[in-house]
Amino acid sequence: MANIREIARLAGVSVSTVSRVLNNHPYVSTAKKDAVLKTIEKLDYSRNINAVHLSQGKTNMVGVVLPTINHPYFSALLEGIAEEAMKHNVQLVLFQTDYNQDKELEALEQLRGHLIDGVIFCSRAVQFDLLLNYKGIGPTVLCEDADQQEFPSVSIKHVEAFNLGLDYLVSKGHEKIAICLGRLEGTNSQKRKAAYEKKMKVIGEKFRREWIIGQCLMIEDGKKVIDEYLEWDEKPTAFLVGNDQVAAGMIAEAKNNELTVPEDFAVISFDNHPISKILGITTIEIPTKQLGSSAFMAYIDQSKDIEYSDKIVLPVKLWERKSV
Amino acid sequence: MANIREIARLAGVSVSTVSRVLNNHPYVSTAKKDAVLKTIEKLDYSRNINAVHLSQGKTNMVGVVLPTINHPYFSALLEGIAEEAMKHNVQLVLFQTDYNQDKELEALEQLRGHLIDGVIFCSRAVQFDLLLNYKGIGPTVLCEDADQQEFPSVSIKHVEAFNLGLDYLVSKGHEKIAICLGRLEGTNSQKRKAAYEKKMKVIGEKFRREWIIGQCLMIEDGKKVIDEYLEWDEKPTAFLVGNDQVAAGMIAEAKNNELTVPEDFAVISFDNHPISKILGITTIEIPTKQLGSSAFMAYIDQSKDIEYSDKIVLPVKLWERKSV
DNA sequence: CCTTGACCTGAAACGCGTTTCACAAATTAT
DNA sequence: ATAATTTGTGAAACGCGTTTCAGGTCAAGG
Repeated sequence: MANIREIARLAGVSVSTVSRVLNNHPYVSTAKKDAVLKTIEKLDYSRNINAVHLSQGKTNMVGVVLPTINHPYFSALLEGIAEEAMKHNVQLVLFQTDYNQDKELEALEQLRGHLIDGVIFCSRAVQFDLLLNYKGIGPTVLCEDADQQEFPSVSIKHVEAFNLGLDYLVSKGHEKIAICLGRLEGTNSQKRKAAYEKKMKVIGEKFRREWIIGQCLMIEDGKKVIDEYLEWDEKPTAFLVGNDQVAAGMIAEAKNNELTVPEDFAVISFDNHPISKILGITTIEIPTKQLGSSAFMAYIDQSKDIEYSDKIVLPVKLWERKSV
Repeated sequence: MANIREIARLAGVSVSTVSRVLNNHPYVSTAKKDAVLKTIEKLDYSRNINAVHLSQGKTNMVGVVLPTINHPYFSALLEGIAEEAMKHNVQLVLFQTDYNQDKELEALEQLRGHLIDGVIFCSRAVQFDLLLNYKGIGPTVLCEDADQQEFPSVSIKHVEAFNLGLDYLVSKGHEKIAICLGRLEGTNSQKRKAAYEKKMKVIGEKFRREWIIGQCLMIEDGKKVIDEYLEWDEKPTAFLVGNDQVAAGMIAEAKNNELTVPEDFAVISFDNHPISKILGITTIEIPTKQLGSSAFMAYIDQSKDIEYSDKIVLPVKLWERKSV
């Protein structure tokens, strides 16, 4: 395929002039500009983007690290990022990691290698110290309720939101409360667990470790929760559930077992994704898509000023429906 | 940042040798290899991937074109692609187009520009002729029930699947059938419409244009369907719905209007995504994730042999549940 | 002792667009 | 009319890793 030098030769100009035409620089006479354009047309020329990237030292691409795409939370987050990226003419490179730490670091390595200009972590399993090694290479944004000031972060206040849910259940007369979390190893889950334990103490209720169910991520996991529930001798009267999907699965599975919500037990979850609305699930809204667009904006801000490191907190909102 | 020449200088070898070490070529003495490795370590060197891309003329990245990420169908498809891509060490670049034709073509332009080695279209709005202009530039895979042989394609047999749904409803005694489709302009919808019209004729039922409802994509659209249904003087006894999400929305909204499924009307949809299972929706399974992985495999096949252009058809399966 | 092939190494060319610098020509300002 | 800009253009350097080619060494085979 033709390159810029050939265009220059055929159009009878220098490569610099061709480059200027390509980039709409001023200071090119219309005569030469036309000649170049005509030649480009004739040879069906198209710029080699890799050469541009190499030359400019940047690619206008950012990496997005997420465990899985096929989950409403992450696909909403990703969509928020993608919409904002599009506005800024930035391309997204996906790193679906399934929480594999090496794959998470892979994104950072690609940042070092100039494949991408920055990285947005939608979630991560890798230790924070390891991230720190890559600080300063390029803008890095974390979608998490961060304790650190090294990287800009975007999230809701997880503990606060969790307490909101707990308090709501308590206000409705529930004291025997079980919780369903995602990855128990995750920092969020740790915080939520602590908040739960504390709250139980405050209301003078026994803290039952068995009432913390982990690995609740998808609709299907709701069945697992009900199975466990059925086994318990002592039953909770309410569940605080990490996300709408699981809550939906629980409610459906409850019905299969002739249990009704909220009569047999109440359910409140997080997200306020469409499914919670149609099933009448009381939920705490997490502005997932905005989280994504804010994350991208934080990336932009940091790319303008590498010192930038804000902690962006978006508000949550309780939607009272019929599951409590 | 250091480059390969500096490493070579400090290690006292040639750049070729450094390159060989970097690429694990044989024929490098251990002494020199160690020296290079040590120097790389010392300078904290990391390869400039853009230079590699430029030099190799390829990037090991493929573009994925889809209208929206935040929809179970597309995120499942994308996940299938992503998993397979990971196995092949290929990175994905996202093109979320919202069915904007220019953005779809943008992906092809990036292919021309060597940003990506190939393109997978999860869905498209752009005319086929326009795609044809880009044929031969690089592997291009279409996820659609294609009539053409120019590009490899991956899909289910849409008309057949649609007829399966129609026949099932008929076999259950339904004749007054309405259908809910996605983008009416899409080729799939056109085919389905034709199949619907034909089937109505076969069973001697009047073809009612009003009973074809378009723009049914998300859960929320289910409400719209029910609103229309309530307006109709003559009511259908069954709906064939383009995807589970809409069916779920319909069933929920039906309940809000004191209608019960399948008593007031039956519903059968497509996808067999988790939501259909928990809501007991009779559905025709589309192996969405496999569609994605097959699409990626077709990309790989075509990248090995540019002449490759198979039409891959995956089977569908009817899941009888309680909505018919 | 000679041939052959495996092993090792470096110089140079290649992929290709951008940008800086120097300089000339045409305007505008003084 | 002269100085100061603005406009227009090209040569050359730059970003950087890969690959080809030619040449050399050394051990095994005949």
